[in-house]
Amino acid sequence: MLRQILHVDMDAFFVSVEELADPSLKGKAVVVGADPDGRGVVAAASYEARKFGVHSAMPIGRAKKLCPHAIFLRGHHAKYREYSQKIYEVFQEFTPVIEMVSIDEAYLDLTGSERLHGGILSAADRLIRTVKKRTGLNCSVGASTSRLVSKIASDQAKPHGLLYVLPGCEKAFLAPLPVRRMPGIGKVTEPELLSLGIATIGDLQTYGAERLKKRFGKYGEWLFPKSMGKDIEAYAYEEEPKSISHETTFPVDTADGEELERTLSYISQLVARRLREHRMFARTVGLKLRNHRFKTITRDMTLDEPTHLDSVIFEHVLRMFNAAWDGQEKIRLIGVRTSNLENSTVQIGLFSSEKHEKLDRVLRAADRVRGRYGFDALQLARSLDREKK
DNA sequence: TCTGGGGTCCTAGGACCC
DNA sequence: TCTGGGGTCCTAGGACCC
Repeated sequence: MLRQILHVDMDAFFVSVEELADPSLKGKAVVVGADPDGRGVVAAASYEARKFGVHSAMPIGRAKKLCPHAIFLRGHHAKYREYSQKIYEVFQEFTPVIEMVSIDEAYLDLTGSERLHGGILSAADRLIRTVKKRTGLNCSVGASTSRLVSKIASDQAKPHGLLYVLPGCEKAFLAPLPVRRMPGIGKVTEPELLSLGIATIGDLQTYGAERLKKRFGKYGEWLFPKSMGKDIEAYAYEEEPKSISHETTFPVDTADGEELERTLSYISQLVARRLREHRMFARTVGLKLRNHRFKTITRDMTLDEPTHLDSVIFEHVLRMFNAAWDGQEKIRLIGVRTSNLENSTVQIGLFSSEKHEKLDRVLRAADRVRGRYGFDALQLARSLDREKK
């Protein structure tokens, strides 16, 4: 049976939500993102702002130069999540097979729902109208037999459009598009392909599976069927995370050892708490540093015993930090990553010592306090780390 | 222009084991 | 004395996505 896949993508999502709260923003250049005088990036730009070349992920300072008259907003993420939930509820009226890929984007599998919806095209049309009616927001939809083709189609349909690629027409639909439109081809691979004379997805199709594989290995093997519009990627079930991390960029680069250590301690606590929320333990703990020249290094350490304890994570991360940092270099970003995660059910009762078990209870109590009063309501004293040793 | 933060997946070399 | 091949795990770095 042919699959029937919709890809739904909200139009300028963050900006549109802001416009609902303040209709005077409509039709204006609006940029949601970091402080325009700081060192962040653009999260979303209105279509008016895009006319000036502003786009998401662009350094915010550059956006301000390109479009100085734009209205810069920091945004309201809790509100975006609320709207995302509303949209999800609309999707549920169409199919139970929904994969939210991000806050404003989803795949819906309507395979076999012909009788229910009277065809994918009318279902997609009704979906767009329902989302608009319930939330006031516009979305664009791509419809086809594959996730990849639907994704590219929704992109082509923007804004507020619907594009249906007929079964059998996938290859021809993709052929004229530049390779950069293909998800998975980024700013590094694009020039590499261009140097081979591959500019469009059609060029990828004619270049052939063999040569792509020879040149790009496993990636090439993946690329070819994609270029033909034949992706058979299945619905991705909610899975447990494979890593949990947190990182922060300082407002100004710093070589202040105490500040760096304090930040590391704080981030370790955030990460550890999220591990506990997921009821997971990490076997590998990592450090990330980025210096003032934007050079990034990472360090990893695998523990004998998985952990979700603030102190254990901090202790190892600090050790790696002291080995990696010369005490001079100005640091731009610092981060903590945990990976090699294991489910806590495996771990219950496996604490190596009573001390750990006691610490675990203390931390769970701390998490409850934080749940009520916010994370910063409670900072674990560094002395706790020292006592443990 | 001066580059966030949260992720996933892949590669490649070295250690170690059989 | 010099040298296999396969497999797994660990670490570092990088491309890419939203």
